[in-house]
Amino acid sequence: MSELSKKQQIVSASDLLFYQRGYAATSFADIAEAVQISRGNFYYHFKSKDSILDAVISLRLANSHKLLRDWESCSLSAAERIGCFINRLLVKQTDIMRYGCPVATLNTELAKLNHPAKATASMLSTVFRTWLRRQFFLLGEKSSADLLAMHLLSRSQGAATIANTFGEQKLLQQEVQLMHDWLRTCIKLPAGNISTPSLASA
Amino acid sequence: MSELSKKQQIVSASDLLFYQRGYAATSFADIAEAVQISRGNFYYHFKSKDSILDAVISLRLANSHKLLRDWESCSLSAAERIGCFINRLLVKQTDIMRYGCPVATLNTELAKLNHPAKATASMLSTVFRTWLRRQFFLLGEKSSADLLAMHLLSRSQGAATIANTFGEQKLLQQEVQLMHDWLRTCIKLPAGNISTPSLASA
DNA sequence: AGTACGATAGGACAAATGTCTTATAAAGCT
DNA sequence: AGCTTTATAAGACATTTGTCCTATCGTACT
Repeated sequence: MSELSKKQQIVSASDLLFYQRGYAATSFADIAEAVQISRGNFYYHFKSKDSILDAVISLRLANSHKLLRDWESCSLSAAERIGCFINRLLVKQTDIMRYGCPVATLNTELAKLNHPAKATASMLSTVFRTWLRRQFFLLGEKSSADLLAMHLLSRSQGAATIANTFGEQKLLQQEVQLMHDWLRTCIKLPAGNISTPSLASA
Repeated sequence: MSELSKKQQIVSASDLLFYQRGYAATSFADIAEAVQISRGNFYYHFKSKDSILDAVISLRLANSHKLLRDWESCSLSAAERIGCFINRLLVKQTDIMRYGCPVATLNTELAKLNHPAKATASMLSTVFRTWLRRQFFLLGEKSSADLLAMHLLSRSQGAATIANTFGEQKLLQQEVQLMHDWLRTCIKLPAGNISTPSLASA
């Protein structure tokens, strides 16, 4: 009945703990307790703490790809798909207010630590950047697709940050609304109901 | 000729190290090396590491207040003062790209650590929020001053985050430009040269 | 010169951390 | 059953951490 192998359990528990407490602040003892495993026994599955981080980043990359693929297979317009991206802030609002944006906080922590995995971790942001860029491209914004993508990425990370700092849900919701408004005006569609589709999780 | 007392030296060295490496990742040994002091001797000046953090936050609060006061004593219009706030991202761009936004990164780290000083640290953001709110209020945006202030704060922190993640100066500069554009349109001034004033540091 | 006090060095200390080794248990195969 | 491989436990190890204690240095004041 154990759906996940112990190795996978370690990775997903670490994924959560790295998000909640940060990478450096999460010790082997913490993970050991979460997975119910002996502390010294990690080295059967992983050769170092860094290699666990690598596995966690790989998992997050896979999850992100899956998320974006799902949004593309839902027969939505490109504008609606971008709306899904924006709404993700609401879907995850509880976690975001407690722990911030998972992508951004890992990146900044690894940047400060000068950690070798920083480059791989930044791929997580690149995935969203590339995906958003393609959506804007499909909307006809050929020349400024990357700028628009980065602008939206920037605003979503900023919204997550201030919500985390001030602990006010309303701030996050306001910023989400402003992003929807911005999207509507910037792609010259007068009044589509972009904000409605799919608050679906995953 | 020692302009600063040893205690002040400890605080300002910690200020820098906490920014560059993060609070938890900075050890007494690191600070000791920077200030050329014996490690065990901190407790003559501070009773714990947390109390150093408190002193650092106080210092940052004082510096922020001074910065904002300077901008107000420069006989600039409220719009120009907001422009100074936006331009701060450019003044500090080298550090921001390496270590992120000092205010945001400390807040998110303390949030993850569930650190008692989190509340005090968030005051740093509140200072800017309040100041920006007043500027927008002076511009006649009586009812939406706080919303505009938070929006700008959000965007500036988002810009810092993506610049730090991707390490691309151009991203930061683009976002700064967009913020100036937004400011110009949102306060209904047709074409003032808001972006010029005072790239002055401090 | 002698005393008092502020400042600093040096090291002790327990706890925690990442790492590694060895022994044992469990499971699969012949 | 016996053997082999996989998985787990338990603990040793050196290092680092924050904290605390004690001795010493230097300066100021009498």
